Amino acid sequence: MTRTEFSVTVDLVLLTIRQAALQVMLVRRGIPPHQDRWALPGGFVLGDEDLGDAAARELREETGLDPRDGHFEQLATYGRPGRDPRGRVVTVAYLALLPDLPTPVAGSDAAGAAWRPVDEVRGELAFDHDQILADGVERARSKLEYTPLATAFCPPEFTVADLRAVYETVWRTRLDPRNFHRKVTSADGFVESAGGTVIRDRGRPAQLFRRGPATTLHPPLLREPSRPAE
Amino acid sequence: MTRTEFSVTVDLVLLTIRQAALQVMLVRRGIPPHQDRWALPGGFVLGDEDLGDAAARELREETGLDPRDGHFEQLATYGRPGRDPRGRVVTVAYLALLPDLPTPVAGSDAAGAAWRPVDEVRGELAFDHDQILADGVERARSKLEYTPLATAFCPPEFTVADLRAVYETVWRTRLDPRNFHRKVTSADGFVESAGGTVIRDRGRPAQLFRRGPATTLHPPLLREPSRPAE
DNA sequence: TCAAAAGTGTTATAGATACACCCATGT
DNA sequence: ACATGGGTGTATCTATAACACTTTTGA
Repeated sequence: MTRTEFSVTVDLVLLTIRQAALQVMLVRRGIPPHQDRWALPGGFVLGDEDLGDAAARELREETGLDPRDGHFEQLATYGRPGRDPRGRVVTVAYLALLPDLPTPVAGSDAAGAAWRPVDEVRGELAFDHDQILADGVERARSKLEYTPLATAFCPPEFTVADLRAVYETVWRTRLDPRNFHRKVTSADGFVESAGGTVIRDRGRPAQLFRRGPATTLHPPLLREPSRPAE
Repeated sequence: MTRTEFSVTVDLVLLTIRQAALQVMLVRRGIPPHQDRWALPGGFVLGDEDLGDAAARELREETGLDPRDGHFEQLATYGRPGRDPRGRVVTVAYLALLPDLPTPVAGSDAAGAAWRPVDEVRGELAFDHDQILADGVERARSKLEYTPLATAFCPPEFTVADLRAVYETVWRTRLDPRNFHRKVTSADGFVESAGGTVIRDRGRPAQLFRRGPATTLHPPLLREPSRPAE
């Protein structure tokens, strides 16, 4: 029985919404392989570390954030021979959905870290990171349908319009503000009132909400609406 | 930067429905660690093998089946330090949903391979395989809601009642045969007529169907029904 | 006063639920 | 004849889509 030795890394798909666009955190690689190309942040798993702990450590190093500031889950694992020229490297990708940070990227050890719109980096990434990013974006898109994770993109207190902007940005659609409002506020445990109101630009003040205790949405919010009969 | 060396394995959660129960393929371990305990089938990833290829190879070795005979997908990756006493072993788990094989397990190299009801093996498995199995079962349960994968548990031609039995077994519920029939036959691309009919036990002959081209179900079939007002 | 965003009300339609009822077979 | 499972029809209810309309602010 052949027991090949592998290196194991974690790579992070960190998604946020900035400037009305879905953006991903990338780092510019300072060393070969793929020197000077953009890549997902990541690193080797240490000797006594669980995979999720290694990913959480990388998240902290890159952004100063804790996994529980947003949403954090394992995405998938990639191990094609040849995906890394240094040898046999398997990477476990994690997906995080994060609020747009008011604080600058504090403890980042990667000077070249930057948020980039996901639509602008397609095809540009090192290793197989284009595929990993695409998988992460698709996971995020579909999770918005069945879970209240859209709130992970929002700060602790947010308006219904903020939440709608998340859906519209991630799904690249327009949603009816009036029906969306009703749906969100009536779905059990999706959001709960935070009490205050806020005026964003013009118009009537909007109520503030916090994320509710629900972990799944019943009924779901579907991307492809049940269209009228053809 | 510490670059710990890992071994990488694939483990398979092979699910099928036999004797009206959701069953999982297990092997009795012939060697330490965990000698004589039941475990998920699996093995080491070879030097020039992709992860999915390694899992497909194990599937073939255990059951003689090809991944496309049912449904096959990556489940999750487990790498807790200490999960394997032999050292640092990361395992990439794959989930397969398979029809009940009329053929005996042909080329199996594990003499102790057997189908076991998932409800009877909880807490009995080696390594962290109880967790992996639980994750696989939950993935299967939720995928039945939004995808037509229930057909993966069925032979190439099946009746609506066969398909309903899949849902009832996996979800541990009863579904109304009449409403289920309508739903399945009207959902676009879920099943298509295979032309023939078959008499199972008593009663009117049932039409035969094949799996249709759909990859997602719109609208979904939900486990938790929208209940009447309380 | 007006534009703009927040939020409510209303109607029409699709989907789900419950269940009465008919169909086609074996015994 | 009748038991059994297959399958259709239909009333009731819930959820969604579309959109008219009111509320509350800034300019």
